Amino acid sequence: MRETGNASVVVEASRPYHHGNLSHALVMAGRRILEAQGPAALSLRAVAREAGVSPAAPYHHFKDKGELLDAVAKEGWHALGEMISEARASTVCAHQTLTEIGVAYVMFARANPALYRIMYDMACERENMPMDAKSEDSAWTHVAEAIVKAGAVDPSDERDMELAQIALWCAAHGVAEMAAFKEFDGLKAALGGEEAFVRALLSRIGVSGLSRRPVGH
Amino acid sequence: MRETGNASVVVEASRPYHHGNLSHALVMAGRRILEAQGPAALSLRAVAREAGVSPAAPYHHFKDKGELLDAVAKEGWHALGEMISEARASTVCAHQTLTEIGVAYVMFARANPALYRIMYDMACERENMPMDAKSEDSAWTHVAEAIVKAGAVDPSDERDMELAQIALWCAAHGVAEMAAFKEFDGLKAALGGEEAFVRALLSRIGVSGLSRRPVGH
DNA sequence: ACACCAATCTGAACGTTGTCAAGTTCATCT
DNA sequence: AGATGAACTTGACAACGTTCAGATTGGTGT
Repeated sequence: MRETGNASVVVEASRPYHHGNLSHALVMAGRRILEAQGPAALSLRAVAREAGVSPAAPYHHFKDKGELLDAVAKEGWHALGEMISEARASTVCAHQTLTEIGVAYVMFARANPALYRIMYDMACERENMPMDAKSEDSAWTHVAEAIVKAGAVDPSDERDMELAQIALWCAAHGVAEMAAFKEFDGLKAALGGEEAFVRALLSRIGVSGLSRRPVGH
Repeated sequence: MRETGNASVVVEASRPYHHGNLSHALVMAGRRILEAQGPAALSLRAVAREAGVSPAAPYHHFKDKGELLDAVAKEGWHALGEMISEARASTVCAHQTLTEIGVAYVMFARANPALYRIMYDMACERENMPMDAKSEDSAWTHVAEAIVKAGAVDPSDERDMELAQIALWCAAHGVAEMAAFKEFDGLKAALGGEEAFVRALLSRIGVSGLSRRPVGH
């Protein structure tokens, strides 16, 4: 029956035969396929194949393909959250904090374009914000703090507060998709590389501009 | 000549029996499906079905599904271009021009979310800019003019010029996707409707902010 | 030790999709 | 008229998402 022999390298503790924790393996397989072969290749069957199970196996862990993608996306938001945490750690003022968070956000999207699309789609379907907005330590919360510290909004005006957060997300998303999908080779080279290009764009819109704008309508 | 009688209702000049000009009919069918049933329903076969032809018929007009989608997207950019022209017509200063173009861009995306995604994807695959950038009367050209008039860049600095244009596109795209796909019902209601929400976001980032920023790096 | 159960995985199937090769129908040119 | 070639249809193929009836397993109670 099951092919005990092979296993080119004993990768993962010899799989527990009912195959360990598939759901996690499937998410990882999905991310691998996304990076290696692009979004068009991300079929349920391909993920199952990559994980070494039958095409029907995933259905014991996810309701349908969409739910698997959501899991992949969630994993992506988690990874992005960590990148942002790192970037934020070394900043000294609110203005810099916003900039570095923005750069980290965009560079992540640039490094994982297909994954970022899935992540954004998931964030749109969900009611609340991405990056575990509820958590005390989430990137979303840190952005809110930095906005207040930068003096960009009146923290007691809840509506204005939310609007500012959304505006920043818009700016980051716009630059992220542009950097991720559109080739501006000439400009990028002229500006001295990918990150310089991203910084130039971000400096022109929201991320830094917001902290200089008046509070009123 | 063609005139072969029938035609339950004489809809479209009595189709020439080999079915008139399919390519155009297919593009329209595609747009109809997109609006009515969303992007998931937009299959080659569904488009052919909607146009009343066999699943293989489109291949005589488009190399593959992607090329059909590109045609739909192109049609979309054309339609958006006209909306922008209208919006621009009634503006009196450069600052207002940029704002109204931005609002038109975003409202179009909000009204046709699935179509807008296809349009953006096409613009990313293409080397040049959307909206017939080359044309003398394209929206892209008008944005460039308005940027210069607003004094946001030194028009002789070609690189800075391009960067400013791209930055504006980033801002518009970011707000467009947010308005198109994400539900912010509470905020929208509080601000007095869809368009007010969009204007509030745009006023916070690029579109108006750019004209007040210094030229230097 | 044994029997059982629920969770997990397989195999085969159904309907749908994108695509292609081969045929069919029609308008036009000579 | 007859032929040519474009526009369309038919029928097929592999791959996809999904379902379902079994097979297989690990854990639990006795």
